[in-house]
Amino acid sequence: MRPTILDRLLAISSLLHEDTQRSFAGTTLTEPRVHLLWVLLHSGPSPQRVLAEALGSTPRNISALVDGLEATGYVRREPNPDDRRAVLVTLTDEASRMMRRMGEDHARLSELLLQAVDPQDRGVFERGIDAVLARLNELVSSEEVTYRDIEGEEK
Amino acid sequence: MRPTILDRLLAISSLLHEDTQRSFAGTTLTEPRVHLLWVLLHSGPSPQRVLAEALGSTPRNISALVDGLEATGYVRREPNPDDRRAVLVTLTDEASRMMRRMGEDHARLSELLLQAVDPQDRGVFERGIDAVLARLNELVSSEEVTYRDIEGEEK
DNA sequence: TATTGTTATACTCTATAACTATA
DNA sequence: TATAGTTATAGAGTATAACAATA
Repeated sequence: MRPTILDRLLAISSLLHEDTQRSFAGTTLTEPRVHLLWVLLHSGPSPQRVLAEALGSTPRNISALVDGLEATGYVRREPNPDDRRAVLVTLTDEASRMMRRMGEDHARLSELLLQAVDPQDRGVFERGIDAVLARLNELVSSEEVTYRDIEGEEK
Repeated sequence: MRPTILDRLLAISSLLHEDTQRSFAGTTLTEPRVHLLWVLLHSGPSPQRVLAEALGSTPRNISALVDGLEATGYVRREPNPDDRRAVLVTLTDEASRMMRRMGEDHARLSELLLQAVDPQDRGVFERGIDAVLARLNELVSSEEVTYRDIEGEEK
């Protein structure tokens, strides 16, 4: 039986995940940490509360991620002149350079993937992706959830 | 600036992940556990070593997942008549039923997503997805890795 | 001697709750 | 009184290494 569209999208997710795992092997970097660095690259120095919202995570969790990134020299916690309770998490110069390189690699990978699609098909293909993404956004934004009635009848 | 193809594929990954997270909230289920149950549904009772290969994980990790699933009644460890070192991890009847329901929900979600694409575009869209998936498979199968030169010059 | 799955140990991500310092 | 970020505590996933039982 042919895999469904969803199966294929999940296979793509899984391969992308595997690729980043392999890229980070042997380093102290992880996906959540790099996600945080990515946000910092684009938003500039930010209080942890803002990062928590950006990552869809809790303030406590951001503390842990920033601890790890600070210990390995990717970020610094600087005082926030506007609010002495808060802190401004700031990329170090080396981390900035690294994230810009990763951004270039990311763009290159995107190009490689798009080039696999027949040039004549690319417009339609991108429209399709956009449509699926928009639909998925609707579904997730609604109260609905895909898997119901799990754990027997108790949910 | 418009998001690239890769950005959109990653957004889809992230939303799919969010959807399952929400589905499993309040239960003892997690993505790795359900992945294991899914493999069992399709492969039948299996030794842990086989599950480790199927999940791309370590035997030790499978022990932990099976422990959790056994404690919550989703699987049993049964003796393997062919090899007394090994064990046959087996779905309980309730878990079987649940996984079949999840399979139906999964198929329904796939349908919903495909329906978001213009009927005239679906053929080309699926071809495009297949092409991207195939390319990504090549890239991940090769020794290449997307993000190079991370952690300064040390990698 | 090799393999299956375990115990031992460790690290990361994540969450909730209680607390401190500041607003 | 409310907010920012911490300490305290806990659970889940993952990994390596050493070990027991079996092949």
